[in-house]
Amino acid sequence: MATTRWLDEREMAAWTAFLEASHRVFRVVEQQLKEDAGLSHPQYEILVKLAAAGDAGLRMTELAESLITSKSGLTYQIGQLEKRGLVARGACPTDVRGVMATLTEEGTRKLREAAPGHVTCVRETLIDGLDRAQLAVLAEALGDISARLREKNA
Amino acid sequence: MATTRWLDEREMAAWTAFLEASHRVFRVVEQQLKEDAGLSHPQYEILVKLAAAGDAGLRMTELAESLITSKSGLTYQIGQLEKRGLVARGACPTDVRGVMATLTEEGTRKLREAAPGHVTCVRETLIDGLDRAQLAVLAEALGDISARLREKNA
DNA sequence: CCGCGTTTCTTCGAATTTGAACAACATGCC
DNA sequence: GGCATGTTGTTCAAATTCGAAGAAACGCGG
Repeated sequence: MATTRWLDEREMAAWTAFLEASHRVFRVVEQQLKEDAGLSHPQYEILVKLAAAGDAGLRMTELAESLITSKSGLTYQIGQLEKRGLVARGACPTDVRGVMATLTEEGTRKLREAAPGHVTCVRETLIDGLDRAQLAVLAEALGDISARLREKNA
Repeated sequence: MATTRWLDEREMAAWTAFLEASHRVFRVVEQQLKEDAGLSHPQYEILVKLAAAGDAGLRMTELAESLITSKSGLTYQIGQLEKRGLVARGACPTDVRGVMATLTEEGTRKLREAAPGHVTCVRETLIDGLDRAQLAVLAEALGDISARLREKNA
């Protein structure tokens, strides 16, 4: 293998900033959700995705991919949310093996209850600390990175 | 509480991009390290921090804060790395309670062995997908965010 | 020099995550 | 139709994470 192209100062700064910001932001968000709504961030994200999916809900595999988590991990979390009555499992119309996860009434209520605090936290932690230009670059740059990885592992 | 300031399209795009990119990048990096070096990303980061700290090593608490992880979590990981001979625990000269974690010879070797693959992965996954300007903005914006959170939770 | 509030690290139990193995089913191709 | 191959969701064991609780030691104010 050719000699490694190490990161120069600029690149290293970007990587470590990305690393640290991710860790810190997620930690804060996790904390806020747990305290104010009794939800973990993964659980909150499940509710959001299901809410966006409407009454039909989403198949387990779709949901897992969309959340960038393992299928077994999702099975576990859906189980937890189902126990709490926030999510329901249903049959898939087009595939007997399929499982449709849907938001219950109470799940919808829970999400509505949790959303304001979460959004405020995201604002305070990340969004409001950036100006318009930074926000735009962040969205585009990281959006591209995401899209690339999404396709690569498709 | 006042009405929630929801995220507009631009802000939402930035947040979701940040979310997705973080998840995906970390997943890829984790995978690469595990396969090529038998290390988890947290473990690799420990080795890096200890290497940077030199022969004196670092105290557990310092290391934990620097890694943005819990003290108990660090105790566990240091235990794992110690078992494998990559890290050693030593007494702290200025505080009997203190524990200094240091890199062993073999830990240094392991890090040198793992670094090229890791850096290449970081490049392919994130750095090389960004241009100079994006890199600069990312470093500055996320650096500021990190610094703010670092002080807030000091 | 002593006591009391802090700090340091570890231990413990509970919750979560992952990949591998599995059983049931779908799909394409002959 | 019938088979080979790929998917789907779950279960399982193992690894990891966290916070609370605890034992020991620090250090400051009296």
